[in-house]
Amino acid sequence: MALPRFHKLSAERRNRLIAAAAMEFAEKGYQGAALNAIAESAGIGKASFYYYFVDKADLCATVLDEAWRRLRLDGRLDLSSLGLDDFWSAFEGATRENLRQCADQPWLLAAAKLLNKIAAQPIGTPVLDEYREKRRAWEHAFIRRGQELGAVRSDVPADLLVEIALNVRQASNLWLLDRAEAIDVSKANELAPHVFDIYRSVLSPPALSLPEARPSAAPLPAGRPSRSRKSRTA
Amino acid sequence: MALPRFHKLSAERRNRLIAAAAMEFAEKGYQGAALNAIAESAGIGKASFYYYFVDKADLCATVLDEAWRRLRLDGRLDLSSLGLDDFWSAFEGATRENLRQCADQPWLLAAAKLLNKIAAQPIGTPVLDEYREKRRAWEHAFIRRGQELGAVRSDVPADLLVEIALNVRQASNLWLLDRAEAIDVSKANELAPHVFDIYRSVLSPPALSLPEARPSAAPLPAGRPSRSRKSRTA
Amino acid sequence: MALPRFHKLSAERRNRLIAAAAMEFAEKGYQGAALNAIAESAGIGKASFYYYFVDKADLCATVLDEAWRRLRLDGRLDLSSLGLDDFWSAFEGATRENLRQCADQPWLLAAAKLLNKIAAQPIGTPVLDEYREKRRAWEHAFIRRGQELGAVRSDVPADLLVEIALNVRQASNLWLLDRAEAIDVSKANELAPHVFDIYRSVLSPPALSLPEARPSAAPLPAGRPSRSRKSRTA
Amino acid sequence: MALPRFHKLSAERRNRLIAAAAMEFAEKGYQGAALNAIAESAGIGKASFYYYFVDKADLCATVLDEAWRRLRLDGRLDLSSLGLDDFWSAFEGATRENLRQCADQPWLLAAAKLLNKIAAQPIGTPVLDEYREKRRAWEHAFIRRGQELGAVRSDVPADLLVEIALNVRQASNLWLLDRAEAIDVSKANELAPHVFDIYRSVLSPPALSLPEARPSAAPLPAGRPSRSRKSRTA
DNA sequence: GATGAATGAGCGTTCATTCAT
DNA sequence: AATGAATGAACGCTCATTCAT
Repeated sequence: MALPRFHKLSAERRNRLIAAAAMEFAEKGYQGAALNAIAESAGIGKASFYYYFVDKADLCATVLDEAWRRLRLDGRLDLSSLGLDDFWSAFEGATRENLRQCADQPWLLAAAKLLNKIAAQPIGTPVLDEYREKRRAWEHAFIRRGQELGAVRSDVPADLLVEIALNVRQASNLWLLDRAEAIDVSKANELAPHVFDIYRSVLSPPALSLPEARPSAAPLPAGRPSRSRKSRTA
Repeated sequence: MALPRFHKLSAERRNRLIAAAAMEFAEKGYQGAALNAIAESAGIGKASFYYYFVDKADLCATVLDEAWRRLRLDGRLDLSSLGLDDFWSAFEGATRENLRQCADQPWLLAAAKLLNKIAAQPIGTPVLDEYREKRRAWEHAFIRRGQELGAVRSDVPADLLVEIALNVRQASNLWLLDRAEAIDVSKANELAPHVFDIYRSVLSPPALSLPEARPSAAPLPAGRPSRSRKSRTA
Repeated sequence: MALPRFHKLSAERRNRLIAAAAMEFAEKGYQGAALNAIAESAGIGKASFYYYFVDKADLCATVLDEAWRRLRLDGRLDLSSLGLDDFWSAFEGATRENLRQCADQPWLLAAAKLLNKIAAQPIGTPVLDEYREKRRAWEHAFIRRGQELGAVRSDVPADLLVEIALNVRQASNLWLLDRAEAIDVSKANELAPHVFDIYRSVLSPPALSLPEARPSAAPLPAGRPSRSRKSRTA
Repeated sequence: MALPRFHKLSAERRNRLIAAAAMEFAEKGYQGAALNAIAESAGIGKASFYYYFVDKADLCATVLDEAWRRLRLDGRLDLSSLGLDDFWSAFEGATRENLRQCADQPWLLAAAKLLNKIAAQPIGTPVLDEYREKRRAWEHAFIRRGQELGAVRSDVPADLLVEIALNVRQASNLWLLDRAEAIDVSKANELAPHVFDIYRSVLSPPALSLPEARPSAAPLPAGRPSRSRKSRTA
């Protein structure tokens, strides 16, 4: 949200502020983050927050909004125009683009982390839970579309896939980004396709429809042996 | 850790305390949890914490320790005796057992959540980060063993798989447990194999070894067609 | 209200606290009073308020409650048993008693001021406005009773009389008490009857019923003529 | 006081400012009033206060000054030319005139309230306490004159009468004005004489000079016996 | 052995005030 | 001439921690 004044700030100052906030919120969580710390690391007075934002939640929401706009999943990927053939590659393309951005702008990485953190669990503050819903809604739409196309498994509720997908993306993206600093970039690029493959593995349909899911006692039939065969021939 | 005094407590009192702490920490996070609230819901005086524990972190560590011992993955699963045939089924068995326990003891569910939450991100308090390491080390060992047996993909660093595995387990277990209350148990049992299958999908080797990972420009070869065949025959 | 803990405090400490609060609230008003200042002058830590009271309003309400109980108008004066003959003298007796108390306990004077200040204008905090209502209700009942007995004028709404009565009492009592310190006590005692007379004058029925109150243009027809005449001749 | 710049302002702007300030100060008290709120409702920038006024106190003083000049008691009523016959009617005339003005200009009503509020109790800021003195000095002069003419009781110190008079005026005027909105004007006009009568009652000499004020123990000797007797027989 | 009492440090928030323009 | 921008100081309040008993 942010008061109109905020948008009149010099880019430099505005960015320092958003960056500091994104970092602190991502690291400590919404409740744990201290305006004091943000103010200090942004080089502004603590009271100035209230010149630019309504309150702590509004500051956080502004960071989330910035993240949402920069990563703008909905802009990058037109779900309705996707086919089975390009479903995964389109996804990969969009993700790559975002990873690239995050690699350049540490604050955006933090903001993206924050967005996922917020999506993981409600805060209780309406303006923040709104972003939670937004994030989850997007993932949900993506998965529904995948299911329509047959690119995503339908044997479990979409809900569950959303939950898992959010977590896997978060985990793999963070891992990739954290390593991108440590190892050289070409190595990271080499790994990227494998990472995407993992994400796809989670969501892709199982080879065989699993047996009629007999009550819990019986162990699962040994590990996916026939799975891929069938799914291939199908 | 907990001061020696704590272990001389009556089982009932000790359990009430651990349970209350587990719940609060899991729900609000380490920083967000209020000793006040724990004391109240445990029915003890707030100052008593400092009779039994060194400080807040020590209380939290004690909860983690309890979770660790109850879920004792290392006890339940002897990695070194596992073969390719029973790798996944043993895993499923161990997980089922833990899910069962969590379903019966809400505090244990909370403690397990807490353990994963802590594993996800360092707190900065040495005694807590210790448990983070412990949890990750176990997952790491499990994955290494799977890779040795060929049950787990080796095309990406184990590190990454650890990261992802932790998240997927957390997400899927929570989802299952949360639903187990809402939907009837038989439905949950029916879904369980599918959920395990997802976890296995993440870790299982890809059908074809992905190409030698040429730099990022090239799109990934279309979605996992032959994947499972290979992994089966292997 | 005050948490139960407060009543277990040593009398000395409890009194210091109430006294400090009464003084600050009376002097600066509810909003203007600073817990900081009260804490300092009571010689306790600022945070201790929240060990004894729910919040600032609760502290203030506790002061009001103490004042209400000490001055306990309702206890001192049984309105229903009053007759025309003893209406004013009973009132005077009760007031004298309260003045005596206030003269001995400066904090009670402050608390009484506070009670009247609160009665003068709503604060918006339910727990405080309750005392406002209580105070006004008492004055209202007193005046209604006086009207029933013919001791109080009925030519204007009781509402107005309540408003005025509250102010006159406040003003005259404060004046008396403030002077009681400066001038010697015997002088104050000498003045007291005159002061009561004023209060009675305000409320007593006019000598002659005022004319049928012709619309505003006409100047008042020398209301209560016999009165001033007398005073002139005297 | 106000810096010279203030008087060069357009009347419209100046009035809006004074009105907004009067309203806020009267409603919330000096300390409770927020410059922010005044600026907003006056439609000026907050910093502009410091262009026109020295500080918050100076703004408030300027409002008081305006009230003083508009209600200009000293202008309206030439005390020295008053006789016993026209003392009260002149007072009533002046008051009526002021009530009329206040009824038309809500800000003036607010400013008048503020003036009385300030008079009731020192603020600690010299420039404001000055107006307190001014207001009290006027009331004092009015009462002294009344006493000289025999229109005002002399059995108690003028000080006390000042105190009471200020409060009664405030209470009755506010009551009248507040009702003037709610009830129809003709009703308010009908009540006005009665209200004036009350004010006069407070100040008028008692019917009989009270006995030589024997020390406090003895109950008052049914002061002003002829009065209540009358009212009883009537 | 266990805790009621008490608090210092730090939180989010407000507000009168300054200053560059 | 007038104000948008910015803030230090102080607010009410919370909480992990200490200590006497």
